[in-house]
Amino acid sequence: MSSAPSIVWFRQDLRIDDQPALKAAIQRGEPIIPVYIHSPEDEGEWTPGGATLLWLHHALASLDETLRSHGSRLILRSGPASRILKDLIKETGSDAIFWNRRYEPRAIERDQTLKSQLKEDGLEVGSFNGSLLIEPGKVFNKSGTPFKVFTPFWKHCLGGTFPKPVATPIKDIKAPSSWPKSETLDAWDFIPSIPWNKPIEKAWDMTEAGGQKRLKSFSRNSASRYKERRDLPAEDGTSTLSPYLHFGQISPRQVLASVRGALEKGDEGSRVFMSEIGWREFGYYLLFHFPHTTSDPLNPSFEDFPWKKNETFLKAWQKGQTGYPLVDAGMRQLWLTGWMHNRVRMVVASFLIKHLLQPWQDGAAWFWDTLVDADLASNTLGWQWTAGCGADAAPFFRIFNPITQGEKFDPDGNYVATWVPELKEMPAKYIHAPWDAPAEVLEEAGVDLGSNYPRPIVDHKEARNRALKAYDQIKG
DNA sequence: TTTTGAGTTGTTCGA
DNA sequence: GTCGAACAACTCAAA
Repeated sequence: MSSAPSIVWFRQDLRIDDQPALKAAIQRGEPIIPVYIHSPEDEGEWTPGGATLLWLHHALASLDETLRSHGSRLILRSGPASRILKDLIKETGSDAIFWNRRYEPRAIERDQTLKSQLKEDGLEVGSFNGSLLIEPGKVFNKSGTPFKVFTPFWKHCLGGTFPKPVATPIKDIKAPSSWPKSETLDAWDFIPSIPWNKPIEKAWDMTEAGGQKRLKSFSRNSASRYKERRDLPAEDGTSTLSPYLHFGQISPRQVLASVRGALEKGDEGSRVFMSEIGWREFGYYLLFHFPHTTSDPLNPSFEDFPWKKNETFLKAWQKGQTGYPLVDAGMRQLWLTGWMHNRVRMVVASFLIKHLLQPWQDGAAWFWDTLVDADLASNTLGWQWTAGCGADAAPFFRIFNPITQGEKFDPDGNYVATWVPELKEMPAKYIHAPWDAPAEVLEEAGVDLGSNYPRPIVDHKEARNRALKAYDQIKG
């Protein structure tokens, strides 16, 4: 009888509930060594950004604490995962390893190689689906090719069955007789030296329990009104579950389970919300089938799009200094909190791409570095959708009007007033287009355009025409 | 193979 | 200010 320990390799599944890899290890009955490996070198150009590292710090600290409350703990190591794991196996004499799958191109490649090597070395290796409702490799349209349009994809998925959460008998987790060495979170230095983390830490409870709490309150109080409220950035109408989903502190199976009752009663808000979960699935699905889309457009004709690279424009956008209040509000919310409301994400992305003619890849890179929910699949899909070069149903070049979007979805101007304090005294009527306000209104509000708030860096109408012309160049 | 219907989130214009 | 129609006009998915 073996008493060699099992390794549970945590990655983007930083939770103990609905944790198939942990469950498998517990069921095996041997002592368990939970490990997290920080291996940015394995991620290619998509090394974790600052906001991601900050969240990761807290997520790992909290997972360690949870494990400790069950007599276990989390071992931290850094370096290339294959070397670290082989070292750890040697040190501990482990003969089994379990993990939940990741679905990004590089991670798939690495995990496959690793799996066959470990098996060759005689280890028992188990990998599980802990982060998706559907396996990307199993869904195709009737011609046997991958779906490229969301609606038929999701309809197809809804026609099948979705998995339910698995119970993880965490109380039965066994500690090894001695623990291998662990690095420390403090030494990893994920907390920035310039304290921009404070407001982010205040805004979020970055623990598994925090995610569960949010899921519960959302499904109880907000899901039914999701359809109406999700587009209003000044309200708390979205789920804000994205970072928890990204780090696997909650799973989509748990999300589905929490709204299942409402769905069965035909609740429209919950149905629309689930289709957003469907978009997350679709993002992973597309990334699986079209791995090059992290950096290249899915629609190859966009390779020739006449971008006009301009560092000044990019900087103004990043800093929230474009002179378009809704755009600036969104970019500043992102910078200060690590998160931006979904409606505003579309507006700022469209603005960067279409009004400023900057490559969508530059926007994707900025989001990657600043978002606490930065997720390769969702980020890629979102930016390509906005650029119009990805899986996209629109047969035309969609250009959001930042002024009308503001008037429509932030009619009282509360969102802008919150994040662009220079404009907080502006009457709602003019807050989305302060340059249209009469001089006395500006003065009354303490706004001096070009001085304490920028004039628009491009004219909307001109920028729109310029973008349409650029689009004409790649057609046909 | 060809055809048909339809596609997350819009914008502008003119009555 | 508001509302409906026109515009955009390509590609996917399924019959």
